[in-house]
Amino acid sequence: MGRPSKGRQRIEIRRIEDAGRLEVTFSKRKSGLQKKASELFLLCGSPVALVVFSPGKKAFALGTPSVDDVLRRHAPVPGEELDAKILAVLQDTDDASAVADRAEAEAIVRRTEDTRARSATEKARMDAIGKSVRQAAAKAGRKFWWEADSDELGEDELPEFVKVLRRLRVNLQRHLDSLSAPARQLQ
Amino acid sequence: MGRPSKGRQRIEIRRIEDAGRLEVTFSKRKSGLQKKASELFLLCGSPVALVVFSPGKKAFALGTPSVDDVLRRHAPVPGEELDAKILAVLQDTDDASAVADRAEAEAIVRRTEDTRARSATEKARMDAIGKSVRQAAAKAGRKFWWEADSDELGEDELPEFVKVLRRLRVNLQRHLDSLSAPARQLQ
DNA sequence: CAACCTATGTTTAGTTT
DNA sequence: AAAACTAAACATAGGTT
Repeated sequence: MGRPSKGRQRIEIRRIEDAGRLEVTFSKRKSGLQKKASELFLLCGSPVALVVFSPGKKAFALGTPSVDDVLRRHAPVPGEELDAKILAVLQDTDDASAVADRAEAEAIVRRTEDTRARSATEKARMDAIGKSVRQAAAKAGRKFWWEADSDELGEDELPEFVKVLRRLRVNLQRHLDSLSAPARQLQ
Repeated sequence: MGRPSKGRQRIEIRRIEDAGRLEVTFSKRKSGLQKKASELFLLCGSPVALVVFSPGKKAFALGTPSVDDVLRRHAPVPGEELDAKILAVLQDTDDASAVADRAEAEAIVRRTEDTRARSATEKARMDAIGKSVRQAAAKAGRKFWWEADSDELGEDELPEFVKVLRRLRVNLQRHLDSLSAPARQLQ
């Protein structure tokens, strides 16, 4: 009899036709990507956000560090992004019939800016996002959401994930640097 | 004399303290991550969006496939997402003072839904996003935006990247599958 | 400082349980 | 169908140019 296995075989990096083999490969390599991303964060303190669409069309939101962990330490910052986003969306039109609506919406945004409501609104929004993230993480019983690997997270939440990461980036680095005990970073 | 090199050494996966070593490691491993992401796409047809924040606080937008390439083949789909997002944002508040504004905004959204403006608006928005992506890609002289590795892309555009990827996902898979010549996928 | 080098640690293709 | 296994392919730490 020959060797017990031929071991790893070289393959060409092009579309795998066989569905079964593709799924196995996807699963293995997605795991590998997760691990690499987590190592990059742990080694270099570099937050990583990662979104993969599987062959089965499902979305996987991966990334480090744990959003759950981050949300416990950082109070959400009252943001301009929310309003800016609405404005940007509305300004992207050149369709005449939308102009009136645009002006109306801008007025809303401006009025909202003048109240303290924005801060409260923002906090509520962050809480809502944090809640869904925590639920997914808890369900998976993990500390990192890249481990949660969440089918739990609807596609609607993917862009929110990125926004969370973006918003927290600056403070995150500062806080990580201020953690004098390196071991803390693992938890 | 001893060996010419000790070869790869095992390291613990925890924060690298030495700044120089950290930078080298970050650079090497970010490249590795890019390569893995691109291979996952080429092997499995799985679009990957990847955002990394470097130790130097810069943002890198990586991912496959080329948004530039994708935008050339796919007409933007008139979307529900845009309105849904606005609604979701506005509904996330429990602040009483914002309720009137919310109702007003919802009315705007509903009215807009009744016109054909939405489609035109959406196209304009996609064009705007596509333009900035193309500019970054052209400047880098590459076909893949994960190769462009773009400092060129402002932080404001990162969430847009993810939205683009999301929106194009369904059509992308269909188009990739319809490309009978495997070699095409590389270009 | 980036590119290259070597040797070894790590990932994974194919197989088996 | 998921997990374990094997060995070859691949990635990369530390060093050199």
